[in-house]
Amino acid sequence: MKVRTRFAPSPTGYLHIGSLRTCLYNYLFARHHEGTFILRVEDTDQTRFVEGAVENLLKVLAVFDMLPDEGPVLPANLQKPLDRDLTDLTDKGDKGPYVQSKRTELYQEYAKKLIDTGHAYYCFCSPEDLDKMRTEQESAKLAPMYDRRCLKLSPEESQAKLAAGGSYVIRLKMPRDRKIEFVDAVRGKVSFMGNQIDDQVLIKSDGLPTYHLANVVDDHFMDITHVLRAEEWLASTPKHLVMFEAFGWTAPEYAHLPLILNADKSKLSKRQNDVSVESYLDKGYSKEALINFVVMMGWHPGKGSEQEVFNMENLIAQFSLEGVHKAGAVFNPEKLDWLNHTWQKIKYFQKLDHEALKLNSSVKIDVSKNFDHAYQFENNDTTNKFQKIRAEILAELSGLNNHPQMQTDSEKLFRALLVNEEKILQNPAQTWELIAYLFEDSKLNPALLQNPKMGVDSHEKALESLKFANEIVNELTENSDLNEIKEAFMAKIKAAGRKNGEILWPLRAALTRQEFSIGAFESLWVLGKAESAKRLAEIIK
RNA sequence: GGAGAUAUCGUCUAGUGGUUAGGACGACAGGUUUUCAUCCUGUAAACCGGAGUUCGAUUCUCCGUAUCUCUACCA
Repeated sequence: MKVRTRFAPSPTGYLHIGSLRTCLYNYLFARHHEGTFILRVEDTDQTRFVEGAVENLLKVLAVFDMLPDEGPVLPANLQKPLDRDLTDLTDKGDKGPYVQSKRTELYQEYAKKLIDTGHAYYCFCSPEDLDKMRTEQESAKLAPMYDRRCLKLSPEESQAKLAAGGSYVIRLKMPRDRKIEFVDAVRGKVSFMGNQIDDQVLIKSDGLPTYHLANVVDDHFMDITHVLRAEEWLASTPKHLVMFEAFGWTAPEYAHLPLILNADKSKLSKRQNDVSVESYLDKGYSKEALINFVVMMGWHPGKGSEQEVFNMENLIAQFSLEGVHKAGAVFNPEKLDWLNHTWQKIKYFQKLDHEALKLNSSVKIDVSKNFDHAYQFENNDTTNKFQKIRAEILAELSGLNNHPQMQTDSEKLFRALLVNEEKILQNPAQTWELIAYLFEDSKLNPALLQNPKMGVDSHEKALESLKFANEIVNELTENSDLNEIKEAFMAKIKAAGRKNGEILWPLRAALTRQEFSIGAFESLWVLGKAESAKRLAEIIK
């Protein structure tokens, strides 16, 4: 049988990190088995409808390249948010509609069938009645459960109440005399006593179904073969199974996924963590890092594998339900940061490899185990061309393509980008903040010039060092490259019998005016001779 | 209260009836360096407890314990 999985979120605004993982596992499982991945929108709760949520969901899935094979499709040129009735949504696939609010009659019809066969019943209790019942049960230390008072109604009584037009719900009549057992693909055999499970509401008083009914009916009519969903659904699976049985349908295989947890091991929540996928995307986390991060919380390829970095292709090839864990996983932001950095490097060096090879097919590329690549060209000219390309890629990555600085002095910007490469790759979204001090005047805190560890323990000594440095700067040209600058300084410092730090520390501070920054040579190179001399002169006077 | 699930370094996890219980993140220390970072090297860090089965249990069974989830006309 062909595998069919579904991701069935309710459109309540943003995409939750946990939902992203559920979606991913369903997607991977379907792809691995060359099956079909379906998206179903579970919007049966009118009160929770959020404008724009469906559009947003589809957009985010597109970002992650996980658009469904079957499911709702956005109109080609959507101008305004979709209306509540979602009539503008079209369907891809022949088992639709894939939005539950458009399938109301179907659920009504099948709820009635359950009543006709004695598996469900009308209930006319008001919310107040139920509240009262529950508080009484709780104070009597009893498990809160519907007491079935409406089940005692005769068919005639029920019909009379219906005819009177009062509001009602339809409840599932759980079999109380037996065990409900099933085999969960990740947990093995699980069983529940029927008498522990409440008579779940199937149709609400507004005529719409609850999750439980809609879920069963849709999974059946959409021919879902495998349901991969979060562990929180485990306890309601017997309700679903009872319905499948009552309808005479074959239930899908269930796999209940471990929860993603807060640091205190409770279910991941927005009170304790940022849980919105969109917000991580906005903060500059890449889709590759997010996927890689989320997949590892709850799944491992097994076989003693020590692989940590996975792309979609690897995952599709390796994913299996046997590798899914039973226990929950604490959300660890540091690992996400590491993965983001790693993926940033991978993608960056992939681009560089491509460009390097284009420039010179015999370029020597050294790959280190931490994903860095080093390039060696045969001549300086090619190296310089390559550096330019490298800087352009960094600018693009940082979103600085259209920055004003690009117009006024792109060469300087490029130099600044090149010397900050490692840090940019950690968080490209913050590149400008990182390098702004090279383009804007800032006031120097004189204390910064001193550093006793470097032998600079007074302002006078610092000034003396700066004068020494200034003379070397004067001998540079505007075109001196990083190496020439470095060599000039090293030679003079050595010749004068001075220590590196004694000169370079005050120089760096004077040029950058920052506590932490790029080095003195890099600063000189980026700023250029004129700007450097000017910054020095301001201090030496 | 009831039901169910789960349990290996701080975290994500590998693994096994006999192993120096492996890797990654993080932490720490040292090295490189003109600062932060990077980079390199190294260190610390775990089988929830108790019985049973067994020559031998972290691994299998049972019982505890702890934690989590569910217990809505939400999903």
